[in-house]
Amino acid sequence: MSLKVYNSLTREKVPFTPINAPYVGMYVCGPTVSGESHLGHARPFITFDVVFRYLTHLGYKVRYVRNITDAGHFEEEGREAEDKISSKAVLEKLEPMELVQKYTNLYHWAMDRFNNLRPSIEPTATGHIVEQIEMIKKIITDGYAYEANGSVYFDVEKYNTDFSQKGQPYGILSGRVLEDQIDSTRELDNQEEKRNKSDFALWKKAPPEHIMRWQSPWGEGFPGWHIECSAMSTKYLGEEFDIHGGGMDLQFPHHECEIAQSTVCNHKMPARYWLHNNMITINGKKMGKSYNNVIKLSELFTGTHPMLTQAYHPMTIRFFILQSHYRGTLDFSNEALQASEKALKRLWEAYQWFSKQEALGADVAGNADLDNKTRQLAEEFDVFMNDDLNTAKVLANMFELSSVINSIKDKHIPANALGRETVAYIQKQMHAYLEEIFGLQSEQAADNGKLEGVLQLLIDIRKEAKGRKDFMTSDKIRNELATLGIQLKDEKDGGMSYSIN
RNA sequence: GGUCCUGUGGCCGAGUGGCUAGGCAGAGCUCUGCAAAAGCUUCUACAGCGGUUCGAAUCCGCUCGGGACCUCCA
Repeated sequence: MSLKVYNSLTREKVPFTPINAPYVGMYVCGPTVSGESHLGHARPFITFDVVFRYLTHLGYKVRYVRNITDAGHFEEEGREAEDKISSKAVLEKLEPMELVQKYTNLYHWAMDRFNNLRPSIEPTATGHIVEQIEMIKKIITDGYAYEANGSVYFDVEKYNTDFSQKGQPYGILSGRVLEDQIDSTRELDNQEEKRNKSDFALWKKAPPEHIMRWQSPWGEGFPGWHIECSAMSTKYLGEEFDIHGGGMDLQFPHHECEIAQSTVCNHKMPARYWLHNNMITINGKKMGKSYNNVIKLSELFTGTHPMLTQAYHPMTIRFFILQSHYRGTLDFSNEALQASEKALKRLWEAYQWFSKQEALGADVAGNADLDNKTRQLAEEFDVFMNDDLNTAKVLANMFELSSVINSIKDKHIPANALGRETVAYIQKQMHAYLEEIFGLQSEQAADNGKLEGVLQLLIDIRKEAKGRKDFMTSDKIRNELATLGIQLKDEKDGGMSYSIN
């Protein structure tokens, strides 16, 4: 049984075989730090965090590279081609690097709250100007790029002609045919500099007002839209690496251009497996800047958005994303998040109780059918994950296990129904998947232990009051705590537990 | 216009041709001093029309609807 992934390049599910096992190189397109991250951005970072964690779980030694685009890819709207970062810096009267730092910090903060592991390397575009210039020089030397007016463009036409013969036409990833693209009627800035409309910039001459600029053989300017990923992936993962990930909307043109650039320089396709996550939608429409329908992560965490009726914990959002398969669209709504919040709470409480049970299970399972069934549910975690990372199905199985766990807890199912080995196995699997692979964690992780002590004291007092049938006191404790957002629950066996909203 | 994806019950979402996905919400019951939680039971489905097949949500065709990319975009 081995991992299969859907490779966008071949459009089929294929077994994952690293070039040089046990080492795996994975590159994922990171954020442009010219603004705050929104929910849509969270999807790829959580998706590939789980990929990273799962590969690690399988025993691979993964180098996970995720870049930070801080060099300001320009917008070509209207007549002015501007550096997004520099233009905004003027508005906010900040140094460009100050702005970049601010949004990088915010991004890191959000990633930490999501419990995303830090990548092995997180290179910045501004830190790799030299590498990008070297790569551009190489592409020019090989005849696949030309200088025009201080800018450098990639000759897509020539590339397509030459590499089509090698079975690698331009558009191989996104299934586009270059000839069909030429009709594009869009007016682009400096279009006349290009030999063909489909050519893309490797280096852009910086206009005088442009703040972020670097010296190059072609004058002062800044790198083009796609070259940073080619330069940095080559530098840290080599000419050919295992996995390249990112959102589906990057497939064209970004990843297509990366392939062209890298293939010219390194004479081989950069990545073997291309994984693309689908979009998060709102009312069926993609969440994105262009649609003006974004919900920023800070708004989600605080509930300060007109669409939201409450704040949502980062783990709720993580869970929400994992409840769907990464290649399908995921429709967002306040209602859907509320459902996820409740579901996660239920699952987590069952998990936490179950993982503390050390004496559970009999030498011989009292209920062989149930024992088999539950063991199978836990075994299937691996099967589902190996089938193109189907986190949704794993979670579905976990809910089925939760029913059994809760029944044992409430003594609707006898404690000896399952065998000791089965219990231990399910405990192990649930721990591995929930915490290590899915990266979920207790929402009360920040609790320093004092609260625990205080609550235990209140619980003891309440128990005593109940023993005296002093329900005035016992209800007061429960009700007052409830108004503070702490919920007490009486257990079957006279015990009490609490949960914090 | 070109390329591609998609249409599952009130909502979100899995679904490899034959087996109840799952979650949330709704209804009933059990438990409880009362709650809450939990458990059990239960109601809502596969856009429409044809076709292939012993059998289709799943394959094929058409119709209708939705979406993505083609331009910065996760």
